[in-house]
This record gives sequence, structure tokens and C-alpha cells, in this order.
Amino acid sequence: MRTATIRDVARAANVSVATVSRALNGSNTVSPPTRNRVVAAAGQLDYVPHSGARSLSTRRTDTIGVLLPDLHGEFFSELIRGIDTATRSHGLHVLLSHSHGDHAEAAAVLRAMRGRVDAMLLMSPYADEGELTAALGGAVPVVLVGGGGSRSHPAFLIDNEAGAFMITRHLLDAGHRRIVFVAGPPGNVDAAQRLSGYRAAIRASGGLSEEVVPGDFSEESGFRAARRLLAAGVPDAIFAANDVMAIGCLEAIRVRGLRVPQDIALAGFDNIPVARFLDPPLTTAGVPIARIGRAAVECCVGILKGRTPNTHQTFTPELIIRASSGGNKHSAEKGRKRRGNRNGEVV
Amino acid sequence: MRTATIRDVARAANVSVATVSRALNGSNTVSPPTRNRVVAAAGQLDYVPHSGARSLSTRRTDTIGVLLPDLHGEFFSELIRGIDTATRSHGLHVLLSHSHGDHAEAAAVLRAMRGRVDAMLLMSPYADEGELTAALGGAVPVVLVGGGGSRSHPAFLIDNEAGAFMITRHLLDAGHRRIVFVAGPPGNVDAAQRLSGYRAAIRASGGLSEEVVPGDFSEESGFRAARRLLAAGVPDAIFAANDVMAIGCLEAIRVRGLRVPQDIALAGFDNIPVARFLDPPLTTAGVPIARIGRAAVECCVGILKGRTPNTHQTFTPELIIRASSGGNKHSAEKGRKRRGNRNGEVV
DNA sequence: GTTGTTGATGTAACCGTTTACATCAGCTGG
DNA sequence: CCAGCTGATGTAAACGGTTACATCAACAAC
Repeated sequence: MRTATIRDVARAANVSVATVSRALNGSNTVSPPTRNRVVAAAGQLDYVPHSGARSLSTRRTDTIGVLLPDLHGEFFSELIRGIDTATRSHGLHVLLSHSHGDHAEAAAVLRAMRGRVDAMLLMSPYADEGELTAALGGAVPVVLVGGGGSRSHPAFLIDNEAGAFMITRHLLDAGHRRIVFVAGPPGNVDAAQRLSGYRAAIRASGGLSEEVVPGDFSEESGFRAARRLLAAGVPDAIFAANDVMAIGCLEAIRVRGLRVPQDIALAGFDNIPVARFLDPPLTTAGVPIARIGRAAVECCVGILKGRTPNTHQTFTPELIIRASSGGNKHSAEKGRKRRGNRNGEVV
Repeated sequence: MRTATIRDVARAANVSVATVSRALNGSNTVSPPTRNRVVAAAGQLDYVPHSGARSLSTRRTDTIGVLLPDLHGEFFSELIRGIDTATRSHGLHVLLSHSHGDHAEAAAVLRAMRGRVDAMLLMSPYADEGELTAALGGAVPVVLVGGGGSRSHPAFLIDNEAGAFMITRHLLDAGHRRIVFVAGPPGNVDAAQRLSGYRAAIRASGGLSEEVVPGDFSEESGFRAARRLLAAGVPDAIFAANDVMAIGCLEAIRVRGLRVPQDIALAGFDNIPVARFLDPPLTTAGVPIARIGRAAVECCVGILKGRTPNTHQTFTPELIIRASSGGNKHSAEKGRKRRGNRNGEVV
């Protein structure tokens, strides 16, 4: 059965195609009886407009493209959820892809999306964003999420430096002196900023010295970093550049037979949902992931509507103190609602 | 700057539009010199075909739609990753949406996607899948993922019953007698099957009796279920219908001051990546999430190519024994590679 | 009674591809 | 030298919407 076209509907409702189009798209120049006939006929025939045809004449696709790096679970899904929710509320669709961090591949995906989307949400944690968006030839508005931002595109960023400063400062306040930082992947802008927040806090503290070990945001790398570290002597605290690595560290600490926070304190970054369910619950810098996604979508929508929306926004992480840092005398969680966020959308 | 059309390219290369189309789409009836001229001109003009126009004449969109329930983090992202990877390898795109479990909303999203996709991947954990796909009017091939399957559509399912049977059996073998099951949401087919696997194993064991408490797959519900349970007396083991609820249980057990597995054993279902990093690592039924997503995409592709591919496939979970069940004398993990799966795509 | 105005509807051009069919040059074989 | 073939290319008709413009009826104002 061939799917119904606008002409079929026109015939069934005994009007012209123009009238059908007007009736279904809410133009006000259609008389109520005619509109009813058209709507009835469309329903009867189960008519759905051909999106390609429509986009051919309107020059819109009502779709926004989203390109994410190969992020892990919880961060990724939180972001998607925020994006999809905002998108749907505007009647738009999401064309999603991820790149395994491979740069050439990301450019290829971007090119492939061009022509299918009205705007792009790009999460490129690397500094060479310009090279990437060049693949789009300026034909598609781009909004950046995370990473270092750009002069040429709107961006929704995380104040990583402030977050890392707060965490480090908190560890210092709790009495820890030797604090080791497990870094994120080289080249990753968010990771670099977190490192520099850590450095700033250590430097501001006076006599203490920095100590940085490499990592790449994966559990595995956190595990290895902590294992190597502990073999050479137990520091007062470990600050991992993201929660996922902190989980790896926790595992290594446990394997070693040490207790957190009694023998060693631990902190992460991101506040992924599972962070509070670890044993002990993880002190971390809370990033409003879903909200960032939503804000970026709103920005896209604004651009598409010709408005000039808030083009830059930086989200400051919230210090979330839990047991892992051993400094929870004045817990920030006290009295706050921190229930399961599985069901209710929290964006 | 108006974006270049095929006519611009034709003019630049001094050929007709038909030749441009043939040259760029790999038809073999174009002479090499001409093809080179066309490719050069297209590159020069930064030409990208208008996908709407193309889909209008080819009646294809090269896109598959994915509709997921409001799933939590790790499961969700694993599935997406498998889907996106498979999709890209076929030059297709993914149009993604999720429904917050609300049934009417899911139907609306499905309708909205119709006409923009060549096929749909639908994860509907509820039994009324027919009602949902009715929204598509049979115009779009549908492939189901999870849930109960259907006579009318290909389906890629989890053998939940076998998985739950294995877990329960394992707990029994470890010497636990009073095993309480924390159920999933009512109406959820996967959850119901897990329950029935649990029941079958208990019944097969002889004199023991079933004990089921309600849950809804959220951490919060696992936490509450275990708390209520423990207040009335400590069972030998808790088997949660998914890992996420098991995490909630773990929290409640810890709050109560009990140890896992010494005071009480615990098991989950799904083997989400974080399961092995819990304290203690969680015994669970391993589901090859990403592989399921990939298989479903391959099925879609087969349908679109007119082949009749494997239309039904049931994945049997793997029993993954870790410390939480207190029965790790013969650990299934011994000697297996279970390293961090953050970087390498494991699908 | 003519003219102008207004509101509802129809006509047809256009959006940018693909592709069936037509054309045409160059060759082969008689 | 011509018929027939082949390979490369051009012409133009779809594909299914939207929308500027034309049309037309009904009515108001003079």
C-alpha cells in the first residue's frame, strides 16, 4: 500500500493541495468546516507528510545533530536526556552520533550530518575544534558543549578550574597535605582545566607540592594510577579528574587493603549518579549535566529562530562533600534532597 | 552564501546534472576524466547533496529511528553505542528519542518519527507493543529490542528467565536458603520474566518458599525495598531484578551496619559496567547489551536490503560470580579478561 | 449598478535530487 | 559505405510538499 500523499488527502477532502497544506499547518485562512474535512480525511488515510519533501521546500529539517565523544555511561546518558527533552519540547528531532575520540572520524561524521540538520551540538573535548567545524563549511550553526569553547561559536562550558580548586581546597581544609592528582587524557581541555585548578589550589596553600600522575578518564587508568602510586607510598589523598577514575582508584585502594577515608581520602569530579552509592560515598564536584544539554539546545533553537540567544554560559560545579574525603564534618548534603534520580527527570 | 546545488556543480564541471549525480553516486557509466572533473568541482564548491531532495526521489532516508524507554545510564549508553557503531558501518544515521515510560508519549514520538526513518528500533518493555506500533500504520519496519517480543516483528530478546534461574540457583548452591527477590516495575516484561525464573528455581529446590518485594528498577526503590526488608529480619540473600536496584540494596544494607556477603548475600542482573567496582563486586547475570543493539541494527539493514535476516534472536545471560554472593569458590571470572571497557569498544 | 474590499480557495512554480529514455559519436563487421 | 552496436552524456519527468499569486463569491459603500 503506497503511503498517502497530500494529493490523496486533497482528493478525499475535495479541496486543493494548497488548502490541505494550509489546514494542516495551522494557517488561519482556512474556514473551520473545510479544516475539519481535511483533518478527517488526513486521519482516515493515515497521512504523514513526507519530511524530505517538506524540507525541500521549507529549507528546514527540524532536526539537530548531536556529536559526542566516546563518553562513558552516566555522563553520556544524562546529557542525552537533557538534550532530547529540550528538543522534543520544541518539536525537533535529534540525530545522534559519537566518535571514538578519533579526530578524522569525527570530521567525517560531521560532514555526513551536514545537510540533514538545521544545527549541530558538538562536544569536542579537544582544543582543535576549529578544524572540526571546518568540515561543516559554515553552512550549519554549531553550538559547543564542554571543552574549551571558541570565539566563533556559542559554547556551554564547565568551570572546571573552579571545581577542581574547590575540591583541592576542601581536601586541604580536611587536613590532607600530600594530595595526588590523577589527570585526564592529554589534549582534553576539561581535563587540563581541572589540572590547573588543582595546581592553583596547591600553590595557594603555601609550602605543599604538586604531584600528578597520568590517566585517561577510564576506570582502568584510575585503577592503574592508584596501584602504581600506592606501591610507592600512601599519600594523604587522591583527587581523580573524574568520578569514573575515582572508582578505579577505589578498587585499587581496596585491593591494597586500605580504607577510605581513614587511610587515604578520595575525591572525583562530575557527580555521576552512582557516586553517592559507592562505599564510601564519593566527594566530588557536581556538574549539572542534563541542564547543560538543555541550555545548549535552547541556544540552538534561539539561533534557528533568528534570535540572538545567550551564546556563552559557564556552569560552576557544586562542591559535594561525602564520606570519601574524610572531611564531612560540615556536610554539604545535610538537609538537601538527594534522592534517587532514576525516575523523575531532574533537568 | 547559498549552499551549492547539483546544478552549480554541473555548470562548474561543464556537464549535465545527470552526469554529476552519476559521478558522485558511483555509477560505472561515467568516464574517468569526467568523473574527476565532477569530483573536483564538487569539492571546490563544497557541495553536499540535499538529503531531503534525495530522499524524495529515492524514497529512502538512510536513517533508522531508535526509541528507548527512560533507561538509566549505563544500560542505555551501552545500547546506544552498539547501535551507533553498527549503524555507521552501513552509512546510516540514527534518529534518537526516549519516552519517559509514558505510553501515549511513546506513540506520539513514534508517529513523529514516521516519514523520517527507513526503519525503527523499538525498545518497549511493556506488553502492549502492538498498540504502539499501530501508530506507525505498518508503513515502517519495526525491530524490537528487549521486552516480550511479538509475532509480527523481528525481536532481539534477553532470556531473562534463564538468567534469573541461574542466579537463584547459584545463591542456593552457595548455601543460602531464604532468598528474597526485589521485583521490577509491574507490567515490564523483562522484569516479569526475571521473577518467573526466580520462582522456578525456588520451586525446583524443594521445600523453600518464594518471597518477593516490589521495586521499579530504580536505585531508590532498591534502597527502600531492602530497608523495609531488613527491618523485619535479615534474609540469607537478596536477588534484585537489576543491578541498579542491587546498588540501592547495598546502600541500605550498609546503612543497617551489615556486611555483604558475610551477613547477607546480594545479586543483581545486567552486569552494567560499574557492577564489578562495587564493594563487594556484584554477582550478576551478564547481558551483552551492546551486542544486542548491534544485532538489531543488522536485522534492520537486512530488511531494508530486502533480505530476510535472522528475525528472532534470544541472548542468554552469562552467570557472573563475584564476591557479593558469597559463593565465589569457583569464580567464573577466573582467568577471563575483564578489564576496563571504557576505551576499547567491546561490541 | 458599479466598484472596492475581504476571505476562502485554487493554480502552478519551485525546492534539489534521481533515473528512464533519448541522443550522439565512434566503432565494428558486412 | 552503412547498419547496428556500445558507451558516454544530455533531457526532462517524476518525487511530495509550500506558497506567491490569481481567482472568485459575497458583500458594503457610493
